[in-house]
Order: sequence, then C-alpha cells, then structure tokens
Amino acid sequence: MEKQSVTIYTVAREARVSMATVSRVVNGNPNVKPETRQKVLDVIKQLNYRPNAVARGLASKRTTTVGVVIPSITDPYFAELALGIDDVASMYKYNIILTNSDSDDEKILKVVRNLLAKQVDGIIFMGHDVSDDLRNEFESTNTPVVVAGSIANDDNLPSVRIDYRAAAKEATEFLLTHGNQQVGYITGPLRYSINGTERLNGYKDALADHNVKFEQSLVVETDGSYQAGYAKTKDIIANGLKAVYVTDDSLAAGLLNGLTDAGVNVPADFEIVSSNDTNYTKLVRPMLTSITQPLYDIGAISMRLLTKLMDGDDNNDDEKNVILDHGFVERQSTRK
Amino acid sequence: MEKQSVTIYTVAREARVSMATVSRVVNGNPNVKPETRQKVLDVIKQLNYRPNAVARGLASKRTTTVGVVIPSITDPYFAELALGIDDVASMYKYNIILTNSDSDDEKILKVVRNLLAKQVDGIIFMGHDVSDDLRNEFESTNTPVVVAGSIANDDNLPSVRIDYRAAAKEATEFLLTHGNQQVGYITGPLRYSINGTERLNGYKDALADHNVKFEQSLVVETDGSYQAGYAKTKDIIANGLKAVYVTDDSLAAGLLNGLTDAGVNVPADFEIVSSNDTNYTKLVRPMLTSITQPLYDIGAISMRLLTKLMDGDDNNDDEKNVILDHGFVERQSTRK
DNA sequence: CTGAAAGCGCTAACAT
DNA sequence: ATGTTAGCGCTTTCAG
Repeated sequence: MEKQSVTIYTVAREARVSMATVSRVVNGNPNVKPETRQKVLDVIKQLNYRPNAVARGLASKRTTTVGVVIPSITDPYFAELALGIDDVASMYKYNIILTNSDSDDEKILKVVRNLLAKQVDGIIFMGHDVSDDLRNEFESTNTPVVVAGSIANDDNLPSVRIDYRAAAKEATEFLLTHGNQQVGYITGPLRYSINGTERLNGYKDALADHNVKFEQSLVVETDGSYQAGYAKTKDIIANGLKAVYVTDDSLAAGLLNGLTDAGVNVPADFEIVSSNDTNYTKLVRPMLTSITQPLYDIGAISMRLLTKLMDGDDNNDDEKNVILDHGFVERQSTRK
Repeated sequence: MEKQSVTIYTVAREARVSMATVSRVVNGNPNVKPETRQKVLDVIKQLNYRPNAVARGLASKRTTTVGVVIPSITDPYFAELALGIDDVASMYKYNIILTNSDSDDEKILKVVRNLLAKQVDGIIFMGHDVSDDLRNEFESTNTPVVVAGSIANDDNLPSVRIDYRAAAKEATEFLLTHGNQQVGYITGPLRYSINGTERLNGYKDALADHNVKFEQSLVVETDGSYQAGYAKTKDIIANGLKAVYVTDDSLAAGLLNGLTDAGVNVPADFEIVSSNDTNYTKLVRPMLTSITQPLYDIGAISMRLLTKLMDGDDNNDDEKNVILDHGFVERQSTRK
C-alpha cells in the first residue's frame, strides 16, 4: 500500500476550486466564502491532505524551523536551556533542528552552514565562543541569531543571559564572609570570555572589596567537565584551598564527589559554591550551594526574542542584550 | 548589505555551462570533464554559492533530515541515546529535527505529523507507547521509523534495545541472592509494556526461580521521575522493603536521596539496583549498582539502521529488532 | 560529457 | 471571493 501523494492540486480538483483557494483555507486567509471553505475542508479531511512543508518553504521562503546549536546535549545546563527553547518554539509553531557542536570550532562552522543551507528562519546559538569564520558567517547572512546562556565574543549578536560578573562576585563574597582567607576559582576554559573575563572579574571584584590579594595560583583551569573536576581534586587539595567558587555545575559535582571520595568533608572542611543551579546541584550529596539562574526562562526568552527578530522587529536596540535576574541559594556545600 | 541570492543559475551563467552541469559537480556526479568541474568549482568558490537545501529537497524528494522524537531532552537516559543518534546522523550527513514529546500522546501525534509534513526521510522514535492514532500514522507512511531504547507496542516497528526482561531478572536475582527475603519493584508507568510486561516479567521470573511469592503490594508504580522517587520514599519504607529493583535511574536517584535524607543507610540497611547506567548512577553517593546498557550504541545503531531503511534496504527481516548485550555493575548501593 | 526542459508542491501577486 | 500564472532553486530524465 503505497502512500498516495495527494497535493494541493488534487484537493483543488476534487473540491472544484483553484489551488489558490485551497492554499487560502489551509493558511487561514479570511478571504474565502464560508461555504467554499467548508467544502475544501471536507475534501482535505476526506483525502487526508497534508501540505508539503518543503514546497511551502521554497515558495514562501520561510521554513518555520529554527536551528539550535548546542555544545552538548547531555550537559544539564544546556539541556535545560533547550527545554525552554523548545517549548516556546512549539508555541510559535516552529520546529527545531538541534545540532551538537561538541564545542569544536570546525564542527560549529559546519553545522551553522548546514543550518543556513536548510534555510532555517533563525538560529539560537549556545556556546561560549564565536570564531572569526563563524562571525563572518553570521555577518553575511540575514538570518537572525541569538546567543542563549552565554556571552559570545561578538558584540553584534543579541543575547539572553544573566550578569555573570555580578553573580560571580556575590558567590565569591559569600565565601569570603564565611571566614575563608582565600577562595579558589575553579573554571572551565579561560579562553571563553564568560570564564576568562566576566566571571573572573567578578571574582576579582570580590577579592578587591575584601582586600584579598589575587593569586594566579588559586585559579584552576579545566575543560569544565565532571571528569575534570573529579580528576583535579588532589591538585586542589594540595593547593591548600578550603573554599572555591566553581563556574559550572558538572565541574563542581565532579570536584565535590572527588573530595568526598578522598575523605574531605564538605562543607565542614571545604566549601563549594557553584554557578548554574541545574538539577545536578540537587542530585549530589551534600547538595551544592549555587548561584541560581532562570535556566528555562533564558531558553524561552531567547526563542521569544528570535521570533521577534524573524518577524522583522529588529528595531528595538534596548532588547538586544537581555539580562535576567539571578539569585543565590545556600544548600549543603557551604556552612550555615 | 543584503545577502545576495546566488543560485545555481548564477553559477551556471558565470561558468558558461548549464544548470545541469553545476548540479552534477555539486552532487559529485562523475560525468563531468575535469576541466569543466574545476571551472565550476572556481565560480562556486568565488561566488560563495551554497545550494539551497529546501529546493533540493523539493526536487529530489529527499531532505537529508531525520526526525527524532524524545520524551524529555533533560532525561539523562534519552539524552545519552540522542548523543549516539546525532553522531551517526552527522556521519551520514543527516540533520536532526529534535522534538520533545513530553510523553503526551496528543503532542507526540502532533510532532510526528509535523515531522512528516516536513518530509523527513526517517524517524527515530524514543518513547514507550504508540497510541492507535500514532500507529495509524506510522502505517500509512512510507517514511521508515525505528524505535530506540524501548519497546513500543507496535510489532511492525523495528527497534534497537536490550533484553529488558532478562536484565530485570538478573537484577532481581542479584538482590535475592543477597539475603533479601523480599524485593520491591519500583517502576515508572505500568501501562508501558517495557515496565508492565517486560521488566515486570523478568522480576517475576526471578522470584519464581527463588520460590518467592509475588506480592502486588511490593510493586510501586510512579511516573518515573526523580521527584516521584523522592516523594515515594516514606511509602516504600513503610512497606517494610529493604531491597528494590528500580526501572529508571532518575527514579532510583530520587529514592536513594530520599532514603539518605530520611536517615536510612544505603546499602547497609537498604539495597537498590537501577536499570540504565546513565551518569546519574555515578553522580549520586552512594553510587548506584545498575544494569548496564550501551546507551550511546543504542542510539548510534538505531540511526544506522534507519539509514539502511531510508536507502531501501528493508529486506533483511532479521535485523528488524536489534537486541544489544547488557551487563551489570556493582557499585555502592548494594552490599559486597 | 553536456544541455534543454519539465517538473517537485506550494505561495503570491495580479486579474477578474 | 476566486482563479490564473509565474516562479521558488534545484534534480532529473531525455537528447545529443
């Protein structure tokens, strides 16, 4: 039983109207007499007609699909953003082409070009870095792009995020006012400005406010993964650190478990503050004290912003960089 | 600076060849004289020509995109499958339209219809249940579908998975031979045959082998979430249970943390075996003893199978249901 | 090895 | 309110 290809033409013929009329009822154009509309609707149902989105895309130059670039689909931070993105997208009838970038510049470029070739109406970019080639790509296309949950080194791109610097400052401050003489900065790649500039500056701001000298040796750079956190444990212990601010939850979870497995009691002998408030913070024991971010909202608002840009509302320059409120929650990885 | 629309026609004109020839070189058709090919390639590069995938899709009836239906992108089990899917897909030059289904029959139907309207070349379905309407949809399309990481109640659909019944039996057996007189079965929705039939039967198989009477009261049904596991803790304690087999890692993690927070010592006073070997099992403390599954491979092989089906290799009926090997790993939620 | 031409299924002026 | 008619940008016979 082969699938019969029923096209708009079949419907038109069967309903004794023109293709244009069928197109009108399918697209909800009001300029159709009710009776005609009903007749067409009946035929559509009877024939089980389904508009071909590809043909529609070619003719209308709108595909109602947006591309989403995600560093890693298994990373809880980005996955939670993706949830918000997906919900709002489906609310606005957009589909999502989701592509893993593995944070690899080559691959990112490849997937973005692919997305553009597929004529996506817009792109949500999750990632911390925009290479020169990628910037070029973004600049030479009319397809709107919004950066979600990070700061990319491209000032032209709209973004939705929190104030990472302020948040990092507060987190560090919390640790400083907890009787810690020194606080470590455990981070993902510093070449990402979110880590190497924003958060690091927030960390330094706090130190300065408390008259603590910044020590480069207390900055521990990793690739940001759980494994890296776990593996760095002994270095960090050897460092003499008793309190750290960590830029990523996976990283923090790895460190926490590493410490626990090494017999270090958190929070009694070591305090940790993390950054993203993903569910990892609640999964581990002790639960991680963390900066809180409206993750779902960041995704949702990014997508909402994108819909506006796709509709051509790129007038309002105020809205270009949306900074959402963050918070802080004390859990079990810090002392009362 | 508007994006110039350089089409295949522009290239043809500039290179002084026909559109057909340009199409041939773009598609790697060997029937082109080397010099001609080079000339065209030069023009393509110079003009920065990018083929429009939508037009290509309409003309060729192949979109090189596949639809992936995922119950929840933030569920570690499905996310890890998705990783394998994505890797193999990009290996075969396919893009992925990823859609959250929220395990909601209505929404699943909607997203599948959408995928079909977008003319995806194939669909990877992750989910435990195929409604009648959905079955209908699948049966009346020529678009191949493969079920990844579950058993859907539709015998016509190819699937890639492990032997859930055997795995559940082994897990239960392990607990039984550990001196536990009774073992609980903590599960996600029983209406899913993976839980209500396969795994439950494996559990019963083990009980029967050990002459333990099956007690309905030891079967605790939940929605399968972390929250549900946490919330059910006191009921499970009240039940008198000291050992349980759990059908999902999120659920198991919730229960584990619930027990710990309630002052129950795992594994000394309570043993847990989980099912999926996601990274949740290694994140929690104590780490969860679990059935192991080749999650990445399940995704990867599903996608590989799908590529074969999309190429029309639907001859080999042996390959229709791929059962991968599973294993078992003792960690810290069970006694030595 | 190359070109001409007919679509793919739909939308969007433009008429009527 | 409805129909006619060009395309959208590309692939794919079919000729030559």
